[in-house]
Amino acid sequence: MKPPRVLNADALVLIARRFGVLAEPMRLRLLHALFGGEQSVGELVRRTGGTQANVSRHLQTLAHAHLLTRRKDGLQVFYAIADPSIFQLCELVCGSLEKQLAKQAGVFAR
Amino acid sequence: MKPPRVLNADALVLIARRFGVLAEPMRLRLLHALFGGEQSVGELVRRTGGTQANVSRHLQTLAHAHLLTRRKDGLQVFYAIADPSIFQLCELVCGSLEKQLAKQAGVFAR
DNA sequence: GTACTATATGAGCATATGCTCATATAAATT
DNA sequence: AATTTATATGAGCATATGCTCATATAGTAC
Repeated sequence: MKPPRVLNADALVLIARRFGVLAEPMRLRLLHALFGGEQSVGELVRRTGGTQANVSRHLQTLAHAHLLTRRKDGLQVFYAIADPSIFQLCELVCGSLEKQLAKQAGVFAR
Repeated sequence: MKPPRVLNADALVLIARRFGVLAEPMRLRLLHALFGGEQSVGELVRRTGGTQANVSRHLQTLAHAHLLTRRKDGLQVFYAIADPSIFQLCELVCGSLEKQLAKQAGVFAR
């Protein structure tokens, strides 16, 4: 259907970086926690069980990659998902992994 | 539409690993080179301009993640894309990055 | 068996990444 | 202004990752 994309070296570096941002469990945890909507850093610390410093760093990483937006209100900072393609991305990868694991499980099934 | 997935810690680690596999330009290069179909290691070395050792290692990483299949024929080994969700994944990320860059470019547009 | 070809892998180095502790900054409260 | 609260950040350590060189392995041809 669609013509396959032609990707130059620079594009591949950008794409790799984007995947790299998503390649940390804690960052996925944070994204997951934000699926329901905007949250403050403090709330995210509580939900994820991470340290304040670590959560703050990972949130910055996500924000710098433009995956999250940052909004300051008084003492608190609120982060929210900026790029809705994250949801589809998660669906796609989860689905693929599920299939893969199901297939592997099938090896032992009979 | 769809109920949001609930993800436990183990699932997040698996998902993060999958993203990690995709987080290297050379591996994306290899996947991209395989978009047209099965290729031998030697051909991939030529196409990507990488060293034989490095290409071989990255192909293994991709194969261990079940993103590529491996087929040996005589002296040569042929790799091919095993998981077609890779195509959609690439589309999704490329699309998202394009939008993002277009928006950033727009800052200077007028 | 010997020589040759294609691919894989061990070892070592360099760099990147994540985590923690302590401290800095910024805003609100008194 | 001093204190308290919420978030960010510098420094340092530990681990992971990628790359290269040299060598191992496996298959083919002679």
